[in-house]
Amino acid sequence: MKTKTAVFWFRRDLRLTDNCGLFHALGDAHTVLPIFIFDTHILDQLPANDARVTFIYNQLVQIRTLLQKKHNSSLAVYHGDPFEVFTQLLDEYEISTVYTNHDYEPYALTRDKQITELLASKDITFSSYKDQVIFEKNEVLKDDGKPYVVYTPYMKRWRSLFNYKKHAVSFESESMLDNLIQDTALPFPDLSKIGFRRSEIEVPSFDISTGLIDNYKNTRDFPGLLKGTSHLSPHLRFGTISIRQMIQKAYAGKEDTFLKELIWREFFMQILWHYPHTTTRAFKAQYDRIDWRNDPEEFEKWKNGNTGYTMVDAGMRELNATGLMHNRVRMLVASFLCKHLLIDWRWGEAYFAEKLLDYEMSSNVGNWQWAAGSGVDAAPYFRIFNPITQIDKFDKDRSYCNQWVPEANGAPMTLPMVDHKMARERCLHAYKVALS
DNA sequence: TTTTGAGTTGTTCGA
DNA sequence: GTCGAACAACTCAAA
Repeated sequence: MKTKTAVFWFRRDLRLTDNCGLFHALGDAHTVLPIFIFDTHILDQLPANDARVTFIYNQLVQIRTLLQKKHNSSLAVYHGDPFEVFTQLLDEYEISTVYTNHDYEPYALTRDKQITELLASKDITFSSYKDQVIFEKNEVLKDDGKPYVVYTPYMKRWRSLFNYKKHAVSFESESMLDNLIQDTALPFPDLSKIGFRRSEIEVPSFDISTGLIDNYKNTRDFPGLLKGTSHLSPHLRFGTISIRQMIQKAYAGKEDTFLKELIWREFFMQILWHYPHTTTRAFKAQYDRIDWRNDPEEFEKWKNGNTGYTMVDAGMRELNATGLMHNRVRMLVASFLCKHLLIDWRWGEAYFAEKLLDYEMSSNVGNWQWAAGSGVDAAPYFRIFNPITQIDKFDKDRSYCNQWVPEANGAPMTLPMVDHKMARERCLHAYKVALS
């Protein structure tokens, strides 16, 4: 006889505490089967040593170990097309309801629609919850009901709507985990079975101590500082921490710069929701008229950190070595690619998507369009970062440059691939032509 | 409908 | 070295 159970589907919410969908599943159902699916539609696009797959895998191992030790349960992990996995699950179990948390990216929306229809054909409900943001989709709108496309008024409205008690509520599920299915031997393929091997790149742990938040405004712009930023982004990406708890901490701080960064994340998420075409097209349509040079050899130099501009190269080498790049330097390398080299922001966006541990479609697309000048609330086209003076402003002691480009010996340039003044004027011209 | 104020992160030039 | 203006008007949000 089939086992009767509800299902909780982990996706980008890889934690057992303060997990909204999991909390509801455990509260509603007597038996819950927790599952994760390594989705071949996503995995087949990735290299065999992708650091994000390694991170997810490690996190799943941790969750399984805890469930086995403390709750006489486990985690079922599958590898395949989610539609086929669910078809198989429907054979094996008598499923009452499938619980999960919302995922707003275009592919996820299509996938979830398919699964919803499959389940509906068996009279099974797909119950999805808001978990990865405080405000989603249409929750922060202008008085006329339309979405904000300028950050500052969005942020003000966000803050006016935020209710500490209501939105920073904790979904306490730990004590309810005994409602998980009593089976310690659920399927759990090893990494090689799903076609991957361990990456040497690891996700760093995060720090949002009071000191970090209180000093964030003064420390966040200096990539050479060991503890100037939080390293929160990969954890927010995969849900290994809860946004509600992070917002609580941000509100407890003396200074709101950190909170504002978390609001930027939600700003770009609602932009992607309302304007999904911006993944491939400029938000400001006239910017798609720019005659990009798109030189493949120059693109290679940029990717490999061989532009001859020390800070640009430091950033790209940091990305290639660690899967992360300091935010200040992300702006610089993005400006350099789009403006100095006149290479399409989509190329840069794609490379970041391949490399970044914290890759988030909404933030990546939003910030690349910001750098290119084509996005919502973007940098004006004539704002072209100077890759030399950025060092004097933000890496005066050269600690960052020296770490990644030691052969420069602190010099702002080695063998620059392009002359700054010439590139700047070339860019201004190309943008003026496109926008006239 | 009209008006008004404001808009993430910079650079260059000339006094 | 320091400072203000120019860069380019334009769009958005709110009253």
